[in-house]
Amino acid sequence: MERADVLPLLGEAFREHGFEGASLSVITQRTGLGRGSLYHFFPGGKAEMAAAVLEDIDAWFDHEIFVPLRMATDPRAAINAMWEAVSAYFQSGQRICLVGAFALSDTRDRFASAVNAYFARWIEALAAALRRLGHDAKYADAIAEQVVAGIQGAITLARARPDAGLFERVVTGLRAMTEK
Amino acid sequence: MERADVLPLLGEAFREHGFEGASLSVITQRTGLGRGSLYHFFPGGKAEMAAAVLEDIDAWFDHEIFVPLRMATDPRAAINAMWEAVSAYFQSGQRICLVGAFALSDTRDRFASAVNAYFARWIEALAAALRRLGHDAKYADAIAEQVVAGIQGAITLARARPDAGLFERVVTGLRAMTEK
DNA sequence: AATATACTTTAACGATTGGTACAAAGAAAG
DNA sequence: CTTTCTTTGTACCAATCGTTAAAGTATATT
Repeated sequence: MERADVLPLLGEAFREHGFEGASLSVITQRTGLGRGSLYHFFPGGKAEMAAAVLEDIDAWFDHEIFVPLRMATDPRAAINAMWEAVSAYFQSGQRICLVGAFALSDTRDRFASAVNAYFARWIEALAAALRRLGHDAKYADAIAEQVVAGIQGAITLARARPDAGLFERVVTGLRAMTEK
Repeated sequence: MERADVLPLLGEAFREHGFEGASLSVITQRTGLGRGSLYHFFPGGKAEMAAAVLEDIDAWFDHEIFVPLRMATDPRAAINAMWEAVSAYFQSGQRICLVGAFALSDTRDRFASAVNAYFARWIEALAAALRRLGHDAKYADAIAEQVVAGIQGAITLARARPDAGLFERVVTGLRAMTEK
């Protein structure tokens, strides 16, 4: 088991229990690794584990969503791909956004720059795609912010209410804003 | 110091540290009450404190926002009042929504019905006002869901990014959806 | 076969957790 | 002043927290 293989498991542990709630007992159980192994891979303890997970998530979004939004020759296709990825990644609201959850918790300060960078890059990448779709810069910025916020809200609401269709309904509404 | 006076202080403690993170040390310090007093008022411990806070929040929203939305003779005025209240209550995104934060954490299951009821009533009340504004029922339901989700997302994003104007920008966009 | 390095196991550390017991103190009523 | 009930301060509990250290087992290199 390599360090990189542990990150997704760590991610799920933090998603389920939060940073404080994910005790070493939970983490060892969830990853199958003993305390010794964990501290071998992450000498900095829980803080380093969470930082590594955030980095891993960031890299995934960058590669799968942000770069395509900024670079793709077809911005419309990139935006469609984003919506597919969002539904798949967050499992229609069943799976929370760890970065968003950290933003709401008091762990926010500890990972402030990573949390900010994640959302900043998402909004900027989406705005770039919207501009290339023909929207003027000001409108593109506003819509991008609105949409990224809306996704976070959809996750919150989907977790709050036992309504299987809620997430996709809200996302569909947001998606309409990114079409032209 | 009466039990009712402690609830807002408890609320802030939970907002700042979350349910798990708000240790009794934090709570005693934040409320100025010793363990003895706290367990006198809330024999059920932290769980009862959090439940009481949720009930308190729910009552406030019901009285200040939900009932006006459902009952007011002038739905437009009630909706405007809602937006004023939202900005003031969440302090332009500086103050998080405890119910939303609980929804994202693993404490969700513990307070599932309270969390669900809060959002269900908000959406339903807003939809009722929108219907009385002349929107058809289906559209009103969709917009209400979209808007309540958007508010939660705006809070998340505002906490994630050091941008003082972000919350109000997103809220202004949402507000436009509730006008006709 | 000998050595170095990577990883795991296990046990323990001091600190802090949520919760309890109980007596002292305060307030209200007679 | 006495009695009764409510509110608080303090000491204490077992359990768990994140972290560390030591000893052990693999695996690879020479």
